Amino acid sequence: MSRARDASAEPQPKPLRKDAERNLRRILDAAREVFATRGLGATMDDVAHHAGVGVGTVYRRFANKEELIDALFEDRIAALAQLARDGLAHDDPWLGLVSFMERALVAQADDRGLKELLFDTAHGQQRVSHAREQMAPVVTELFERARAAGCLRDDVEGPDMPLLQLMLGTVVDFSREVSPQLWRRYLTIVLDGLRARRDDAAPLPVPALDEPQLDAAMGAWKTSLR
Amino acid sequence: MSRARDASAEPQPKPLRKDAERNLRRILDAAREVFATRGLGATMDDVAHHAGVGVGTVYRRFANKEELIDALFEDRIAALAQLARDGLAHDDPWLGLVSFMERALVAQADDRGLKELLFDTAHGQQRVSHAREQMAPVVTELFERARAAGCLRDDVEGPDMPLLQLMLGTVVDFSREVSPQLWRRYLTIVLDGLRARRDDAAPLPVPALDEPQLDAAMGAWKTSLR
DNA sequence: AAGAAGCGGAGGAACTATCTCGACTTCTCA
DNA sequence: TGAGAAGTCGAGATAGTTCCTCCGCTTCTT
Repeated sequence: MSRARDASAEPQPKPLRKDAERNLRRILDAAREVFATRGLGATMDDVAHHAGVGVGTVYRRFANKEELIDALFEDRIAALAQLARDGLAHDDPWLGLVSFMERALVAQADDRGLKELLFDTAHGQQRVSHAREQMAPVVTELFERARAAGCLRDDVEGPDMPLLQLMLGTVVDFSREVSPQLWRRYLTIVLDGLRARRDDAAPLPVPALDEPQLDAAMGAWKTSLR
Repeated sequence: MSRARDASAEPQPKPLRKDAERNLRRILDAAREVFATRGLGATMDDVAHHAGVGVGTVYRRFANKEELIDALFEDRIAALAQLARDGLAHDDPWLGLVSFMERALVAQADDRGLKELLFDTAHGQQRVSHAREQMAPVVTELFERARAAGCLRDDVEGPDMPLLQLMLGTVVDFSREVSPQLWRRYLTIVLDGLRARRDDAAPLPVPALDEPQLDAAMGAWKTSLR
């Protein structure tokens, strides 16, 4: 959205020099990886070092950190809206809802930066809220379909979805280092709570943390905060 | 635990001067309020200013921020363990469990600092983990009782409790400014998910956020992070 | 081989928060 | 009442961050 030349810019004003092209690719790859694993708090120096270039080189392509983040996450955020539409394409309304929630959480689990972008709001609000606007009616429809099929409790609404994702996303972050699939356990519980009714509960899909794991997760959690 | 004279020290080595006594009380009151509303990230200058004293005065009583926090939250944390025991005292095993979870969340809702102390681990780990050790067997017993009564699904375990509190605590924080009781909505969902089985779901106790509230909450959330 | 484009990375600039220090004020007690 | 102990204040020393700039040097293109 400004003077940085995007990797996929249409009306390229000038082709990059060969070495610059290669470095740009390295920077984007490194940034993707660094933001995914360490979150958006990762510094520009981290990204540059990881890419094997100097910070100055990063700033030659991206005027500031925002711009880099924007370039990286534009498509990822759009992909989330697509997940919701995919859910609607499911024949089974309940499974459509479940698969959306699950895949959205997988996306958060795979990419700490994405999770922060969605909920921390310090970065890229407009892109996110744009995606949210797109998603809202689709999510409402997902809920309506499931309710009409008698699967979903009466009073769950579209705006519950962000809160449910936030809750479960917290588990994703908390247990990332110790039991990366733990969120599935709590997703199962929450989904059972969203159902209209049910008989005996199916077994939970992932074991609970044991005490040492809990301690370890508490430790890792702390450091990840700032 | 060091050179600060605690407000409730038994073997008082020397009585405080009248004005110092009054200032100490002001400091403790101010700190309680500031940490409760703004979280542990509040600065010592915030506390001092709120108490109407200089920072130096705060540092005369408490060698550092940790010590002040420790002095403030010792009893609060102990009170949480008591909540769990209270739950066991309930005749109805299910209601005992519910009341513990609910009251622990009320405590988090009333005091941002307490919530951060419990889960952020940057401060006062030993006190917290001490309380956790005390609580663990009681929580396990709460679960066992409820399961034996046929209320609770089979495979929920003691170490699930911290994660459930963390999930719901996130909702507490997120919606604090906009709908302070919203967590009760998601607690209801989670509790229904924890049940062994159920028929039609009871109506949810608090309305979902509407779009403007959601936006407002996202905004407040962001600023509260750093 | 000239000149344009690009590169590196030390360090400037701007925060932010904790904690210190020493000149000044207030209290206590004989 | 007045001497000296205790307490107060808050500017600023200190330390830790991170973003971003700048310019001498290198590499590419033509």
